[in-house]
Amino acid sequence: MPKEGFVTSITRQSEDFPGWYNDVVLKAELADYSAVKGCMIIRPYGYAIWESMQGELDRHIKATGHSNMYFPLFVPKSLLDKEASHVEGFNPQVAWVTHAGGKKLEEWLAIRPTSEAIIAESVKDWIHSYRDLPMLMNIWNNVVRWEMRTRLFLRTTEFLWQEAHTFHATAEEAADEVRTGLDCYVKVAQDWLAIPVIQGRKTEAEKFPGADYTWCIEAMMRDKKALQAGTSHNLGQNFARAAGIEFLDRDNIRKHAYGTSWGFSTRMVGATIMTHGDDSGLVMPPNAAPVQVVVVPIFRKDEEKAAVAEAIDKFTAALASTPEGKAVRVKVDWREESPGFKYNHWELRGVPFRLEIGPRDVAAGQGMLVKRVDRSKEPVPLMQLAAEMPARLAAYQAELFQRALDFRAANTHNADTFEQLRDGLDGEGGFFMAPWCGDTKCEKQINEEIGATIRCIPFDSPDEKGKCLKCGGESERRVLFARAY
RNA sequence: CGGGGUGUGGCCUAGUUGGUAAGGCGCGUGCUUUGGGAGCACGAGAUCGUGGGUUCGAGUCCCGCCACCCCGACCA
Repeated sequence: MPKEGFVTSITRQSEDFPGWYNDVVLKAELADYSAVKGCMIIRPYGYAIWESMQGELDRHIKATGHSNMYFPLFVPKSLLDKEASHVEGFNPQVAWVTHAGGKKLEEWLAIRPTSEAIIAESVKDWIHSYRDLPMLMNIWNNVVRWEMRTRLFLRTTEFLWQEAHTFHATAEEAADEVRTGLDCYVKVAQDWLAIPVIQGRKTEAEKFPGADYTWCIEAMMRDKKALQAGTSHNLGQNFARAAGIEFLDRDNIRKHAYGTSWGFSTRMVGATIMTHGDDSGLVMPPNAAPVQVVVVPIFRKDEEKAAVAEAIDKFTAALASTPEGKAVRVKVDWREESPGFKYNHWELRGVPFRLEIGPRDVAAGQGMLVKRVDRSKEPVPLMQLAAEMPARLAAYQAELFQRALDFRAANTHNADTFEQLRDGLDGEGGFFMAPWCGDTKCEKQINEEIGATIRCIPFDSPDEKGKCLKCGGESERRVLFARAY
């Protein structure tokens, strides 16, 4: 029997979820703390996961007509100050450069907390005519938002993300664009990361500072808390007015352009961990898994090693003989460690399938296939497996999504009274669909009293007359309450 | 910003009434091993978070500071 190894040194989810999360991030070598408070180092395996979702999102962004470009890290104070609600919303979180070149700066420079302000200032010189619109831009960069309390991937002072910024001739086009952005996020979250999301609109209190309205996707983590997984904002003409972005329309009238912006960050690495992971570590969705199949050779003597190597070579060659098979990310672990060590090593990293091949398997022309998500073991003839691998990965991906969907469904409830909401959150937890009058005062009171926020007003929430949890006023439909990250 | 906690090789920890730092993991080398975190041997690795104070002598006692973690508050 194995002694207590470091698998058991991962805090159990049921004991302490944040502790579990931290253990997994650090021990799976996704990230580490750095010399800078609140800032993290993303290590190769964590960065590979980010690159996977980044690549997929980038494909969607380009497919919908957006071009990548780059804007400066610094935003002059005067520019940030132009849009009133924007500056008010972000000021507490902005880091400023006040000195440079050994001198005090005449004008402070903000380290961008987001780029609306500097982009608006820049594009006003590029937009003159309705023919210049729409202008569809996307930027992959880092931003800095000073945080009191940080958590690896979920909330760090500096983080990586994508921010799309678009300008349009009409309000309708801008509204369509908000949908386009959100659709990109829904696809990446659900189809790539197997994270089911609820789409909806943020309340006035929760919307982006400077936006007319904000749409979002919200996901449920395995501790039943909510995580905002992406936001898409309709900026209306707010920034265009502040920066003076005007164009001559086809009716020969000067108009302010309509703007949108939408963002998706490294927080989604954390979402992936907390949606699928278990007490042995990560459980990666195959699409986003840096390694999809790990082969663990087992042998004692040199002859056995040679025979096992030959079988593995045949398997990988057979796999690579079709385009779909060639695309499978296989890793053969020849390190001089014991098989048991490797099992745990790759389970911690969430590799979907492990293929054990030892002398007994070679004799039978098979391999022992182990599924990470449920640890089920199945002997499979190697040539058959090579042919089936792409389909098995696809099935695994679908299974993870369904599992997450079932989990969310099992933990989503209606609450009709304040007491039901409170007791539900304090008890089993989860998502609660509850009537709300639409008043920010009620929303804030509920937040102060029980720590729950309105995550969104879901698009698929049906019309249903009710009485607001807090004030008893008229409610048109239920909204999503939860405790959130 | 409030409350709590922790700082000792890379990691986890021990360190007695104050006496000159110990163990485990990991790391390196060698041999034996390999179907769920292998064993033995040898070896490298620490100005004990930091600054002061008390003392013949401080990891240990006193004061200040810093950092990090947890829980709140706040937060895209």
